[in-house]
Amino acid sequence: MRKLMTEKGEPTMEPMLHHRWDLSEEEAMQTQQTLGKTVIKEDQFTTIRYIAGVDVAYAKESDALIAAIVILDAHSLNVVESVVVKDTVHFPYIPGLFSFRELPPIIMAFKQVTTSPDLVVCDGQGIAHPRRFGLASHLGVLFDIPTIGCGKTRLLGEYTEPDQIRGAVSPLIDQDEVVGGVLRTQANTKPIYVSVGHRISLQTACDWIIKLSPNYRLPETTRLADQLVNQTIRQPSE
DNA sequence: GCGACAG
DNA sequence: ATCTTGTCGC
Repeated sequence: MRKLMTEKGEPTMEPMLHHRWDLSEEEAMQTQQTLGKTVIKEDQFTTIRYIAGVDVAYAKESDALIAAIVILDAHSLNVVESVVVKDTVHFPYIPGLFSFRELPPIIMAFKQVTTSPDLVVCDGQGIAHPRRFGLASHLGVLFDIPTIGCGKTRLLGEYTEPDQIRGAVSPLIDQDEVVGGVLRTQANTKPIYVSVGHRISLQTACDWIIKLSPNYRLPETTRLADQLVNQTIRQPSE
């Protein structure tokens, strides 16, 4: 007989693929070009029971990066697990090479997670990227897991403003290619930029983001992870 | 050369 | 992303 649930204290999330992180800008770009060829832009999963939300913030006071992962039950959206870790900065922020700065702490945090998510919603772009390999795609390929790129602002691409109603979406285009969707998660609020991370289609990605954003502009995954990261940086001062 | 530029 | 005050829009 086997257990139905993962037992606490038994980490299960490990990258399937590894590569160095102390790279030069040129090497980092080369890595993106190589790994970018392995991104899958179609649905490739069965049941999605748990969804992970990931967010990283820079704590100026300690010059460190704080990464938080929140695991939600895909049906109820209740939090089932959450993890926070602190790490040093290994790479500067360079538009287009964002993942080389934020993935190290994120990978470190995933090693503490005991509930394996079936989908990860990232705070950053997927293939809506110069080399079609943004943070969401990078994370998806390394862990070989479905991921969605969800940015609050645009990295690249042109589009026409989607209608002001919840669910409206317009294609995000770069070099005559649809690289994502500009999605209105809440009526009369700024849209968010959704793109394929790995092993999911743009349509399915948008459907999930809408389901995850019943009351706010940002999906609950991102909102909760962001909240956790901020309460960690802002230690109790009362 | 100039502007743009996920977090 | 972080740091900040006033200001604009619904």
